[in-house]
Amino acid sequence: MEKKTEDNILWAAEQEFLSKGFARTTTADIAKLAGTNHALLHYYYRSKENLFIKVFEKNIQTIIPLFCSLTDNNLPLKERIQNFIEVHFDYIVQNPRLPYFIINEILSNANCVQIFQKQFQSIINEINAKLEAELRQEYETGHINNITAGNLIYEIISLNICAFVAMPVATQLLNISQEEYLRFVQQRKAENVVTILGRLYKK
Amino acid sequence: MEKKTEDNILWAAEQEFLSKGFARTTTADIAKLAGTNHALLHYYYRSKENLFIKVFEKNIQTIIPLFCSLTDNNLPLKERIQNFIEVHFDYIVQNPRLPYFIINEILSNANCVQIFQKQFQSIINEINAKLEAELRQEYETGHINNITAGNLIYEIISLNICAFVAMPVATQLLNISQEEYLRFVQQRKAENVVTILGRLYKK
DNA sequence: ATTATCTATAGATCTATAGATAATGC
DNA sequence: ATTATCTATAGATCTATAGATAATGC
Repeated sequence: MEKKTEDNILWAAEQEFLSKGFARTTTADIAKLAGTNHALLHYYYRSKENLFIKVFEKNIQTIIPLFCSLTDNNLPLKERIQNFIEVHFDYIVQNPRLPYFIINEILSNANCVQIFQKQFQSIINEINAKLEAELRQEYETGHINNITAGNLIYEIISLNICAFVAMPVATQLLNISQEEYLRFVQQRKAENVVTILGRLYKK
Repeated sequence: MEKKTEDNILWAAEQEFLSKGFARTTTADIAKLAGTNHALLHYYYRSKENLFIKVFEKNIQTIIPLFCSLTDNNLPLKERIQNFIEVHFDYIVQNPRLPYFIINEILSNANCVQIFQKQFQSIINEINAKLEAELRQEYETGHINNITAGNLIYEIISLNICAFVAMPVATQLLNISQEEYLRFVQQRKAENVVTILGRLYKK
């Protein structure tokens, strides 16, 4: 019922893995943060890898609904894209370590690749096909500039996530304060909308 | 004179650190790839950390000249920006692991932050100030849309590096072949120019 | 009876060095 | 003499488990 210790371990594992990645996290760190005995981690989750996979799967799943809104939504194309940029951006603001975490682990763990594929492949293909058809039609009727769905999604994600993947770098490099950084992040959202819509729509 | 073993170790360390990062690379791996005895790594470089710092510094230094071309160059603004996007892009094509490597290590090693700062801080501040003044003037004379130097540089770097940081992810996810991926990368260069110049210049 | 927790430690892995030996430079 | 290379191993760190003990559920 309570599952207090078990949950604490999972929570602590999430904190540690998300901030340091699999390789640099130790099971002792996790147990310490969970305020529990080291042996209990293995008692409940068998192995470090197993515990990690649980954390990875949980975090991957939360992203899917975001992408669905790109096609499953009654708004007109322009508003729908703007909405996606903003919702995706806000999600990353709430989960700033997630993009780096996913990239990092997919690059270093074959299991993560498979999990990612299994959960994403069909949904991404579907969204891509739908959006591709829509973009082509809008282009042929002269409403937007020519762009593929892949490139459009790519540009949105790039502009949105880089603030959180590379920005800790820039922040430390340029001695930017926490307040300045938050101000920068907030105006990036509007900037990204301007840049992407500017790419799509003739002025 | 020859320094063959010593150089081999440094070369191997660069391969290993760039592809796996500090934490997931072992000194035994490096020695094996260098085709030398494990003990020689410590004989020549004292410690793993020391060897890593050498690799990091070397790779950091090569980036600086790229950024200088953004202001130290006789081309008009538009061509200069286009040139920077293309040169920066090509550089990453030649060194695809570098962006991830730098981000990864800066996020996990305080020494790397300091090295980065020491080498970049003054030059970045100078370039930023110069470009900021130029952009402001161009905006006031009605030649470009309003944008800060920081945002402009940020958007160029984001669009350019994401193809190489996050794309291995997308490649594996979407089952894209090597050829398709290279084709995608090549057209991204022109795409990024279109997107950035579209952001700057009214049509 | 079953589940949860603890202590203690095995066993694997990794960095680093001591100390012996071989190769090279003057 | 100095530099380069090797073997062997110390010592640190980490994952994982065995086995004892305490807490809980029926």
